[in-house]
Amino acid sequence: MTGEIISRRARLRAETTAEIKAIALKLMSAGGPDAISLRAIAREMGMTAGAIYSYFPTRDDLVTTLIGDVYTSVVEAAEAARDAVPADDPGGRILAWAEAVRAWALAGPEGFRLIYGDPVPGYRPPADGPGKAAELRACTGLTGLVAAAWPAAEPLQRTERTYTWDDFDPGLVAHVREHFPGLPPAALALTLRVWGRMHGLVALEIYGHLSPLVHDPAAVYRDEIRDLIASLGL
Amino acid sequence: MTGEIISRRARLRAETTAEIKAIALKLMSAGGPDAISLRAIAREMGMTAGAIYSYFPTRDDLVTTLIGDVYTSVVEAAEAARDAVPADDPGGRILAWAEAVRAWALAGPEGFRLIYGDPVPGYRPPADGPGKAAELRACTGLTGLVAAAWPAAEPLQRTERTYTWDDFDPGLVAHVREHFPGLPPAALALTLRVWGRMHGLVALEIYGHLSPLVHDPAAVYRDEIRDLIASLGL
DNA sequence: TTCGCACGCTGCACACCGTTCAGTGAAGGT
DNA sequence: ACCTTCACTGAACGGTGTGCAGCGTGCGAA
Repeated sequence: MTGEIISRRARLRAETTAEIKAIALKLMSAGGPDAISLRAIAREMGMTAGAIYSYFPTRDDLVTTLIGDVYTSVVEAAEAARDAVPADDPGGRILAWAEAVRAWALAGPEGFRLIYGDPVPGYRPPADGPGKAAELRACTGLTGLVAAAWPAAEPLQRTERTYTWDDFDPGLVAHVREHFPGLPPAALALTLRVWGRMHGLVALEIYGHLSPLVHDPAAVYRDEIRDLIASLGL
Repeated sequence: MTGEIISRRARLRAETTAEIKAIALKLMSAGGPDAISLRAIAREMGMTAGAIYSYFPTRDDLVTTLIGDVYTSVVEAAEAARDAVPADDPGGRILAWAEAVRAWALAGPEGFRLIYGDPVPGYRPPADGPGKAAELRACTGLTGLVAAAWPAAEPLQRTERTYTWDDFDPGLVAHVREHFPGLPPAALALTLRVWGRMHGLVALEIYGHLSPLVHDPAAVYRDEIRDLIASLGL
């Protein structure tokens, strides 16, 4: 009698997979992304290192899975912070998103390094997979913020280059055109710029370049985001 | 007779040190920052790994030295690009600086990762040293760009927080007040924001987050820098 | 010129790491 | 009851950074 209930084997397998990921995250938060060693995980679980290869074909695949999980969690946190601000305050929603991402990054720099840095020596993110999906979701969230500001922001855009949908990733374009019909390609370019602007100071701070120079990076960041909001005409 | 000429020992030592650094840079450009292994360097030089400990107390010290060298070289490249634009075109000088940094980063992403990312598992940049010196020089260069724009930019700044010199690193403050007397602390905060703004999109691109989404990151970056210049009132 | 010593270097050791693979034993389905 | 599947072990291979005893050469001083 199979099919109805999940087989015992499959359930145990799922539990073990979850335990591996949980321990990997614990080790990462304790010692940084490079503390994710198969041997350390196995040691913690009372297994040998080779056993993990029944669950992940290689360490990089484990890392890829972790990136997907972590990325999804931060996007959900940002979305929640955004939704806590009324929709008729697009500037406030942008600020909420930005502050949520920075707060998350500072609370656990390892996660930020995992997603936006070199998580592990020699690791290269795969073109697709859970990480890419989460990134698309993040972009969609940012596009929503830009879309709300677009009526005010459009007249202020004086780009020398005219963008077309062909300039962007088809998957992203499909997402955007479905969720925000009527939004022009130029707004997508603006979205990427907004992303970069939110990212820059946080990246510098997480990697230790900002804190030695200024005592209150939060204030600088807030000023920057306020300037960003103003530059959108809000 | 010592003192006049450098002793033979010291000269050989300097040559070997230079060779270690040169090979480390070569390996890095070939296989990324994590290819900087003492064993690989020694192999390339026909030595054993332990020998390098006569020149650098640990691998992290070698990396620190490399960071200093690479950081200095990119700052000099940016300064040269800036100086190729007449001083009465502050916006052009900002654009030149930004484009030079981006071009350098794309030409050798390993250098960018070395300075602004996790160069090596577990590496943490020391509080002082050649890297910090180069970073101060970079900040001074950026401050010069902001200082030139300050007359136009100051009226556009509406920060809610008022900055004082105490908010910043004393060394940086000393540098700035010596080179740009009369510049207020708020301009220093603006400098850091400009830094972050130049950094964000490049960091995303180098770590592979931007290129899959847009075919012409250069155009997006240029638009962003032009918007930055406009936000300074130029 | 000769002697002594400093120092660059070797070779080995240790403790880690990711990855592979033959073998084992228990659980599953038939 | 049988047989297959599969998670797991334990050993191995090649890689890494890092210490340390010892050796020989060449420098500098007597």
